[in-house]
This record gives sequence, structure tokens and C-alpha cells, in this order.
Amino acid sequence: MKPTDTTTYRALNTYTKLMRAAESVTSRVGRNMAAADLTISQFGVLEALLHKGPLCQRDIAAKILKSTGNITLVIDNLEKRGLVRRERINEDRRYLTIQLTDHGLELIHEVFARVEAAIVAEMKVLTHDEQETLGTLCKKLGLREGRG
Amino acid sequence: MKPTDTTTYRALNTYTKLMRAAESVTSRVGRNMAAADLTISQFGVLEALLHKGPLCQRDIAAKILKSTGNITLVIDNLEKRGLVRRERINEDRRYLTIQLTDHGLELIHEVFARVEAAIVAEMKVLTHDEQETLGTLCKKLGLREGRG
DNA sequence: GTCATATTGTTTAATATTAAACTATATGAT
DNA sequence: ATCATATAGTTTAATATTAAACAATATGAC
Repeated sequence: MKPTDTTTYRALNTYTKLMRAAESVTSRVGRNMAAADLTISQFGVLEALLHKGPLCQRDIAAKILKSTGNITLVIDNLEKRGLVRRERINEDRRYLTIQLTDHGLELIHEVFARVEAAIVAEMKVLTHDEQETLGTLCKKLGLREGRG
Repeated sequence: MKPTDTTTYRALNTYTKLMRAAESVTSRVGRNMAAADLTISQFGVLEALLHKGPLCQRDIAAKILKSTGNITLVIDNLEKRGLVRRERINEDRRYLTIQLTDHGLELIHEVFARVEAAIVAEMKVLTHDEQETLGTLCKKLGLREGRG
């Protein structure tokens, strides 16, 4: 093999493993969301509101990497279930502030705890040092322009 | 912070970075598929056929981690574009063998080369050793039961 | 003030995805 | 041979997602 070939081979291999790991972990962790009848996106929205407080839809879209059109629907569905509330802001009436309701807060609190536990369990196959290393390497890949 | 807290914190942090890296890289690499009017799933199917030869739909579904129902549609669309061909097997008439057409082979050959180059470019932010390390750590996370 | 431009959120149309019900075929026990 | 079970693929209904067009509101130049 020429050096280029081994370089390519290594890159493809690493890429594949990264993707598989992400899919695999997402799928297992996601079961805890599905158990509470939350999609990954719905969980993402509620989790953002839990940890950042009330947000407008645009900020939510940016946070969970989805289109604003999609967020409209996700919030619609959460609103129907009484988990969040929309509130028009008077200083700038284009904005809507999305807030957790009491029920929403209670639910995401509980589901987040389970998800958190699942993530900790997933990561337990790695030592602390390995986790730090993985985080550092992933961060290098994540940084860069472009959606995502 | 109690030890449990730092453990949890580290796990969540690592998880987030893993997810961001995967999304980010997928999104950038995926542009090369979109440029040829291929969805990620369509690319996945063609790529599997390119590197593994003819496959039945069930195997394709397993390979790209999608439902068999979805594969039916993906293959339908590829067939409409004349990129693959379905062929009933006579030894067991439940099976369909999916083959690349000449046109399909030509296309995936070209698109795969671009995707490959994109992946190599993505991975260039990591040294060879770092790639090996990332691969090893991801593999530990990926292994386990469960869809994915 | 008025108009051009930006921005927030909504709607629409197209596509993707899944789970579950279904059809057709094969296999194995009796 | 027959029947129960399993398997491959399809269909259907529900949901998710995006891009693009759109409505409402804000901002800034003049």
C-alpha cells in the first residue's frame, strides 16, 4: 500500500467507528426518551429550557440543530401536551418566549435524570482519562464552519 | 462537587462532544452526496453494493441501520433512477437480489471518491495516532447489544 | 415619517422514517 | 401431505424533517 492508501484507509475506518458509536449510543440513550413518549427533538427542547431557562424559538433551533420550521411543530406538540407555554414578548413582538409549564418541568426533570444515568452507564466502558481524550478528539472534529 | 458529580459531568460532556462531532462531520461529508442528488441512505445502499457486491434488501437494511420498510422505498427510488436493479432469486423466491446497474456503478464510483476525499480531509485535523485512538475509543462505545 | 432591509416565526410541499399489518414463500414437525 | 411457524419484502398510517415562500414586526437611512 502506498502511504496515501493507508492514510485513506485509516480515515475511513475512524469515520465509520465514530458514526457507529454515535448511532449506537444515541439509539440506546434514546430509549429513555421514547419511554416517556418524547422524541429526541422534543427532549432536546425541554432539556434546553430546563438548563438555560426560557428561550425564543430561534435560539432553540440553533441549540438542537434543527430548522425553525421544525421547531414550530415540535413546540406545537409540546404545547398540546401542556409541557411548554408560548409567550409573546412586548419589547419585540416578533419573538416568542418558550417556557416550561409545571408539568413540563416535572417531566423533563424526571426524564433527564434517567437519560443522564443512561449516559453515565454508556460512558462507563471508558476510563475517566479515556473520556477526556475522546472529548478532546471529538471537539477537534466538531469545530469548523458549516451547519453542525 | 462530590465524586459522582464530576463523573456525571464528565460523562455528559463527553457524550455531547461525541454527538456534536458526529453531526458536524456527517453534515459536511453529506454535502458531497447531496451534490449528486443522493440522500445519505441512498448513498449507503449504493456504497454497500459497491463494496460488498449484490445483496438482498434485508442485508442492506442491516448494513445501513434502517427498517426494511424504508429500504423498499430507498431501492424504489434508486431503481426509478436506473441506478440499481431488483432480481428475484429462484432458489428462494422470497429474496430479491439488488445489483448496481452500469450507470449506478459509475455514479457511486465517482461520488464515493468525493466522499472519501471529504472524510480524509475531515480527519486531517487529527494525527494518525489520534485517529487510531479515537477509533479504539469509539469502538468500545459502539460494541454492545441493541439496534445500532 | 417612509421605505428598504433584517429578523422571527408560520405554512406548505416534498421527502424520509418507522412500526405494524400484510402477502408470499419456505421450513420443519407430525 | 398438512399445518404452524418463520422469513423477505410491501404497504399503510403516523410523524419528522427540510427548504422555500410567506406574514408580521423591527431597524436604520434618508
